[in-house]
Amino acid sequence: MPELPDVEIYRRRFERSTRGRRVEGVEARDSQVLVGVGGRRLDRDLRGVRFTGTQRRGKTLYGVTTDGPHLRLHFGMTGDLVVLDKGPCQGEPRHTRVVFGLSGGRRLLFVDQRRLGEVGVVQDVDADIADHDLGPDALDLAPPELASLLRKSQAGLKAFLVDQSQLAGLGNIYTDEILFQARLDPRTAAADVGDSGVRRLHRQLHRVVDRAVAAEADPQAMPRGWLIHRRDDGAACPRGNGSIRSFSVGGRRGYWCPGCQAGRH
DNA sequence: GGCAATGTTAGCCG
DNA sequence: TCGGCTAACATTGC
Repeated sequence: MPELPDVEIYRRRFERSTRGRRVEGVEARDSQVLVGVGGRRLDRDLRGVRFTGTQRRGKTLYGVTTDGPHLRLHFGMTGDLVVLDKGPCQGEPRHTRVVFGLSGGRRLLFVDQRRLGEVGVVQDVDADIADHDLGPDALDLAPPELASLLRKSQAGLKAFLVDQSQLAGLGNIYTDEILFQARLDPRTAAADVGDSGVRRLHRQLHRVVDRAVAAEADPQAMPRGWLIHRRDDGAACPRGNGSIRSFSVGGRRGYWCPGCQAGRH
């Protein structure tokens, strides 16, 4: 779930659900996901505050307060943000790790099956972004900046796109989709992507992310022609251009269509 | 039981 | 120094 589109959905959900409400208390059910704070301090730091907005950099979400500390959320592999209003049938889902109690009986839940997510508090959002060495948000990159980052890199294209210090937000699944839509070979060197390749990459990055957000990051609601429905070795290419193959990058499995993408840059 | 799964990061090697 | 690879983190489901 949590790549840039998912986190953007969470960001909007966070903003909508906290607007006009105060934090009445924070309950850490599982201190494993807490980073740099204990449960007591998390509660003490946030009790009584109103969030004035949100900020997202790549896959990291911040709940911003007037004078800090600000809430920092990272969703790992299985993190989710759930809003529960008071009323019947409002039981907490399994794997609820942290509960933010809001005024009016609303609860905001950090749910994370695998517990690789992180909940913490930071004094300064920009300093935190620097600490984590996050590059510009993937959606904030104009084509010339993208071109310049690509040219400076010595990495392969797929490795470049998932590197959060180059551009923040893309992960395994959406980089595969963007490369497929842009008809770029994931094996080419980032620096070898030509002008037309950069333009296609930029356009498809935005198109894929925008449509994924519009689909509420639910793959079922994404276009039929997308690779996301064919992440299987030997699956048929959605364009009828042969079969999908997998490859390995940085310990994960990537998928591509040699018929559409091989040799293209 | 084995394996893989949307992320991050430390350690190793070339 | 950089990039690529592996393992580890923790949990679940096929």
